[in-house]
Amino acid sequence: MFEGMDISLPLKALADPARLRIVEFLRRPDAGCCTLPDRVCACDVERLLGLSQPAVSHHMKILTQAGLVSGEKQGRWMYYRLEAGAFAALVAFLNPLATPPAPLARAA
Amino acid sequence: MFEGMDISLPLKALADPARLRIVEFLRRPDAGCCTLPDRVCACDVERLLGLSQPAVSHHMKILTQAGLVSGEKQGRWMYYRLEAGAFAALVAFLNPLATPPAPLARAA
DNA sequence: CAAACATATCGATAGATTTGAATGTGTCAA
DNA sequence: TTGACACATTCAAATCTATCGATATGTTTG
Repeated sequence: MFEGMDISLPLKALADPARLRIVEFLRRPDAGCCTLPDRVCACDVERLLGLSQPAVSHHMKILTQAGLVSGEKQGRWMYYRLEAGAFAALVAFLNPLATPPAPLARAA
Repeated sequence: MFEGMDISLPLKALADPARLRIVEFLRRPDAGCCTLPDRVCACDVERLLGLSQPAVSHHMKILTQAGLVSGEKQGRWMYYRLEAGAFAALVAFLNPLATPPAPLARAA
C-alpha cells in the first residue's frame, strides 16, 4: 500500500509556508466578505493573508492538484474547501511511521 | 497549538522523493551488511537505494534536522533510526484537517 | 605511521520553485 | 455594449534545492 502512490504531491504541496498558512486559514477562516461557513473565496485568502493575487492562484492550483483542496466557481468568485479525505490519506501514510517498528518484522 | 511550530521542517523534509524512499527504507530495511534490527547504517542507504554518498549524507542531515531521524556514530559507521515522535507530531497536526470542520465553530 | 574506509563538507552547476508585473478570460452591473 | 471586477495565465527574475566531483575529517587495520 502507498507504494506508487502520489503521497509526494500533497507532501510537497504542504511543504511551503504560504500554502501551510492557506490550509490553516481554510480550516478556520477568521472573517471575510464572501466567506461562507464551509467555503472561502480566493479574495479572502489574498486579503487576509497578505498574498498577491497571482500567488494565491498559483498556490491554490498546487493545493488542488494535490487533492488537498477543491475549488468551485460561483459567478466570478472561486470558493475553496479543504478535502478531508486527502488529509486522512496522509495521516494513514504517516501513522505507521509514528509507531515504533515491530522488532520481529525482519524475520526472513 | 502548532502556531509557531516547526511543522514546516518535517514537511519539507518529506517532500522529496529520495528522502521519502529513505524513510520507507528505514522503516523496513530489506537486508544489509551492517543493518541492525532497529538501525540502518548510511552505507546501506547508499547501496540499496542507489544514491551517491554525498546525497545520502545531505538527505540524512535534512531528515535529522527535521527531527524525523536520529543518527548515532559508531566507529566509522553512522547508524540512523526513525524518530516516531516526530511522525506522531505530524499526525497530530494533520488529524484535525482530516475531519470535516465543525459547522458551528464560527459562532461569534 | 600508512593505507583503506565511512562519512561529512565544499564548490559548482542544473533544475525546480516562488514571486510579481503584465496580460488574458470570463462574469456581473449599468 | 462598456466598464468594473475576480481570477487564471504567462513571462522573467530571484531564490532555493538536489546533485556530483573533489576534498577533508576521523576511524580502523596492517
